Amino acid sequence: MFYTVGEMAKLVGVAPSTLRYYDKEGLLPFVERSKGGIRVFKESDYEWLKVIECLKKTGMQLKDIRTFIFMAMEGDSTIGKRLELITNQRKAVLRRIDELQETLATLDFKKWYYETAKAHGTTEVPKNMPYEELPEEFREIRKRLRGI
Amino acid sequence: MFYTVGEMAKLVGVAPSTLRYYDKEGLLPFVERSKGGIRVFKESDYEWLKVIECLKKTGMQLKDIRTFIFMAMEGDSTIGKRLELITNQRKAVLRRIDELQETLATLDFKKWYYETAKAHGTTEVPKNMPYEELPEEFREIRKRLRGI
DNA sequence: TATTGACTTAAAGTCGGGTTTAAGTTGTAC
DNA sequence: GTACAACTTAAACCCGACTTTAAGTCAATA
Repeated sequence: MFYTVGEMAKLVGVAPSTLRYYDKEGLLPFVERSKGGIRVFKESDYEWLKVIECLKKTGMQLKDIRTFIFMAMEGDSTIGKRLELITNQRKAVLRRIDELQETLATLDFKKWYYETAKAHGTTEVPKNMPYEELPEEFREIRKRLRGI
Repeated sequence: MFYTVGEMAKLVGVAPSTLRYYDKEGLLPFVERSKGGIRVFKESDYEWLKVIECLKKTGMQLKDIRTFIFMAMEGDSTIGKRLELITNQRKAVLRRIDELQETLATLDFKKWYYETAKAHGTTEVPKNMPYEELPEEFREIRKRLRGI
């Protein structure tokens, strides 16, 4: 079965202009053309687009996804490099999750801060609450955030 | 103690141009000027910049940070709105962490996939590995990823 | 007072990831 | 054979978050 750019865009849930843009950026070297120059997407191209979607979700940049696609098209000789790329991306995602966990702790504190402020009608209450009265989970974080 | 834009930039670890940009975008309504028009940062402004840094880490956009700053400067009457903003941002961070956990699972699978491919010299081995031989933690994910 | 380094502004440039526009072409249906 | 929707391209535009540039000003030191 074959698809036009508009049909395939619907299948993968992006705008046709996005697929044309990816093509222009060299991310779709596998897409063929009709005699008239119109893009003809095959079933297997859908799988490639899923690969792109997956790598994009990891936060990978288009130029790196392009590199990955070219390596994958080259075959087994590039397995080592592909593994390296995936490993690096995995590390980047782990780091990002860590950062966000830190950030979440800060937001939890701020949420408590404003809930307490709201209950008392003033930020003075959470701001000046003595260390002993402060919920335990916020004692450390308030030190870090002093004045914030 | 007072600081110029360059000094304060060093203190908070950003480029002076960044602070000027934030000022232009209205994020620094608290910064005063000398008679000659030069920005004069106070100690307390450092705390505001730390607030901005913190909110930025949560992924909040500059225009929303600006809104937050203005509300915070207005005083206790805006506590409810600030709580709402923080709560929404907290939810956004939770969603983002969830997405990244999903993504991490995919990358773990791909890592195993290429490690196995590397060990055998071909992607055919992990690609066609029978369900029974597949490590348990990857059985579900391979179904979702079939062909990827 | 003159120099010098750091400041000022507006405007333009950069980057990533697209979207929109304009002018023209393809392919299908009648 | 003509109409029409959907395709083609290059180029321009958009967004957020800056950075860079250019031309000019301030303020501390010699």
